[in-house]
Parts: sequence; C-alpha cells; structure tokens
Amino acid sequence: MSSATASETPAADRAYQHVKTGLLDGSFPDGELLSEGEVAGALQMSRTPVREAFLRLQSEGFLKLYPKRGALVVPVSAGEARAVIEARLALESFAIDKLAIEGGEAMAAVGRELAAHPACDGTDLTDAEMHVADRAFHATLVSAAGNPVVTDLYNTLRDKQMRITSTARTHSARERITHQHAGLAEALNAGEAEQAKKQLREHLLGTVRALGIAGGPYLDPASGA
Amino acid sequence: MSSATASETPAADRAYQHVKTGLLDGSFPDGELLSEGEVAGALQMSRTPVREAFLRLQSEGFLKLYPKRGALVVPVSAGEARAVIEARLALESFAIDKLAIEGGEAMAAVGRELAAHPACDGTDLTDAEMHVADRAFHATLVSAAGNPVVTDLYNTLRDKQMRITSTARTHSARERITHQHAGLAEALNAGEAEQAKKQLREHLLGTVRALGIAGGPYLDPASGA
DNA sequence: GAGAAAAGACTTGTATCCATCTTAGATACA
DNA sequence: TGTATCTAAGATGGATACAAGTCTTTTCTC
Repeated sequence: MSSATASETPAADRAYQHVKTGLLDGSFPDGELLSEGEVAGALQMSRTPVREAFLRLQSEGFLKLYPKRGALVVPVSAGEARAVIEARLALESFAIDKLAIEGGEAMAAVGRELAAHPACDGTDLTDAEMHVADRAFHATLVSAAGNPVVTDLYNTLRDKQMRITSTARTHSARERITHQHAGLAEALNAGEAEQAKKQLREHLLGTVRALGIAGGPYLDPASGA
Repeated sequence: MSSATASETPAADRAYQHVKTGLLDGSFPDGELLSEGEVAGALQMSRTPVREAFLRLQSEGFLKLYPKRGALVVPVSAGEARAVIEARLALESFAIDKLAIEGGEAMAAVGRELAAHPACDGTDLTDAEMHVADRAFHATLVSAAGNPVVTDLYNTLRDKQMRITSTARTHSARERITHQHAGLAEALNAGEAEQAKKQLREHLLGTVRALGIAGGPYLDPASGA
C-alpha cells in the first residue's frame, strides 16, 4: 500500500481541488495563463487528470481554455459580480414567489426554518463558518421552492460568487447580514412575499456594496431611477 | 493533407456533437448506460476525446457518470420538464423586470425588435426553422436584460429543454405560439411589464401542456389555487 | 439443486507517447 | 536600428498502454 499509485481520492479530484483552491486564495491571480503540465508537475501526476480538472473549471466559469495556448484565469469584472448577484436575486425571488403561491403555511414553515438557522444569529461562528452558514441559509430558501433545476443553477452561481468575494476581500458586516437574514425569515413567516423580496433585494444590494460595486438600477432602484 | 488524422473540426467536438445528437433524436434512450469505448469505436477515434465530451455533457446535465461503470443517460421526468420551464419563466421574468426598471423606452425598443422577429409571424418556416426562431426569440428577450450570467444560465436551460421536447414529440401549435409571441412583444411595446409577464407565463404554460404535463401551481395558478 | 467462490468480460482512471500548433527569441538583412 | 525569417521551446490534442474496479457468469463444493 506504499505504492505511489494508491491514493485515497482520485487524482482528477485532487487536481480540481488544488486548482480551485489556488483560484480562491489568489495563488493563481486573474489573467494568469496556466498550463496542464505545470500543475501536473506540482501535484506529481500526469497531465490527464489535470486536463479533466481544467475542463470542469471551465464549465464552471473559472477558467477559459485557449486551444494550444493554455488556461486563462478569467478575470472577474465589477459588472460580472453584479450580474451574479442579480441572477441570485432573480432565482431567490422566484423561490419566494413559488412559496407564496403554494400557500401561507408553506411560506411560514420555511420562515420558521430560516429563523432557526445559525446565519440568523451568527454568534459563536468564525468568519469561515459564517460564510458557510450564509450559503446554507440561502440554499435552504431556494431548495424550499422544490425546483431542482433552479437549485442547481443557484449553486453554480454561488460557486462563481465565491471566486469573486475572495478576489476582493469582503469586509463582511456580520450584523447587517444576520439582521437582514432575520428580517427575511420574519417576512416569510408573516406570509408577506413582497416584503420578503424587498428584504432580499436590500440584502443582496448590501453584498455588492461590500464588494465596492455600485448596485445598478435593478438591485438599487433608488439610485438609478 | 490527405492523412486520416487531419480532420476539420477537433475530435472532441465531433464526439460531443455526436452524443448530443444521439441524445436529442432518441438514439440513446433514457436510462441507457453507454461507454466511452462504444462511441469511440463508432466514431473511429480514441477514448480521450469521447471522455472529454462525456464530461461536458455531464456538466450540462445530460449524462451522469458513474465511476468504473459507465455514463447514464439521465431520464427526464415530467417533474423535471416542469422545473425547467419554471426556471425559464423565472429568468425571462427577471429580464422583463429589469427592462422595466431601465425605463419604458428600453422596453419598447425590445418590444419592437421582438415584434419584427420571424417567431412572431411563422409563415414560410419549416418546423425546424420555427424551433430555431422560437429559441432566438426568447434568447433575444433574455439578452436584452444585459446580464451575461443570466443569459448563460438561460441557454443551458434551453439545451436541457431541447432534450425534453425531443423525447416527447411536441405537436407544436404554431398559431398559439406565434400569437403569444406577438402578444408578449405588444405588451413590452406598451411598457406593461406585468402584462408581459402574464403573457409569458401563459405562453410557457402552453409549452408544458403541449408536452402533456400539468403546469402546477406556479405556472398555472388557476388550477392549484 | 443451492449457494459460495472464482474466472472472465467490460468498464473507467491514469500514465505515457507522439503530432501539431503557437509563440518567443535569436539571427540575418536592409 | 528596425524588420523579416528562422529556430527552438512549450503548449495542447489525441492515441495507446496498462492498472484497477464492477458486474455477470461459470464452476466448484456441499
């Protein structure tokens, strides 16, 4: 079992994890052109699993593969960050709308579940844990709509956003976040869909602003119009 | 240049196209477990590009890869079909909302563009052309929102739907479709966002029904609630 | 005949090899 | 000095070889 070929996790997964981590922690900065052989050497594996990882990362929007040239770490512009958040708002609003149509009890049930969520409190959580909790909080809301396709799309969005928020270190205003989470849960509990969507919009507007990006008219109607 | 290795398009693309086509025209029915070597042999290429195609198809949700077993052609259930259409409605509604916020003129411009689209008339089009036109029509609407992330998500949805509609042969009611398209364009032209969204919802409700699937409460509030 | 063990066919995962393409840098020339 | 060309290095795309896992079928034992 000491053989080098015997490893716990598949090489392709290790490659994927390695590159993704590097992307998130900034080891591979925006615009960098990296090659299969490079990371293959670093991980002491062949190019094949690295290739697989690159393809995955490309489909997730982290890399752009140029034929015979290399893999570009796609730069994330302010516009793209806003686009991601807008898309999140669209999908989460859909979830709220669908819950509303299914009836007040369905909404209230989700509201209760969310109110009890750690992301509504936030004490006793490290920054990393808070980040995980935040993600779980929103995922819970979206999943509650019972549309697996939307849930899927939403998760890919969060992956994209992870890259963005780590690129521009967010100084997360935890109080604001937990407070807004609680407000959202409360609105759902009360069966007020429109109010919930408004809370959500303001919450996400806060997120883009924390990135130092203007919300734009859709996220921030008060500014543009 | 006559060598067999010199081919116009990359082998990986050919493999991708081949499998996707097979998926859409039903050559690879739901639940089938296909293998890399199989299609590699059929296309007279090595497994490597086929593997690449499989990974792509998996990320698009057409295949599910089971380690050391094969690639499962994911079955599309009625529920999933509805989920896809719901997601489409969510994203297209987002597009309308965003246009509305950007102002009446922006909306009207899109309305004019859509009104002039072949998918609003439909004469002189074969069924295949009509299908393409329909897709372009909706893509135009979504793109007009100016959110590339959403546009991207939307396109993957259409790919998914392509698979569904081909699985269950749709008897497309062309008149209904073109008429509803025109109605949508008109509502946009008039700057009536809510009306446009309602038209859109009914349009997509017609689509699910054409597939022989109930709309469910979200697409068809009149039924459930 | 029934059940367990083993053999075989078939699958993917990974490494390695070769061909081709792209590009950076050296070199020749005006 | 500036430019064109040639050369070499490095990249990917694809083919092939081999290792290892999974399921099916056969065979052996009781």
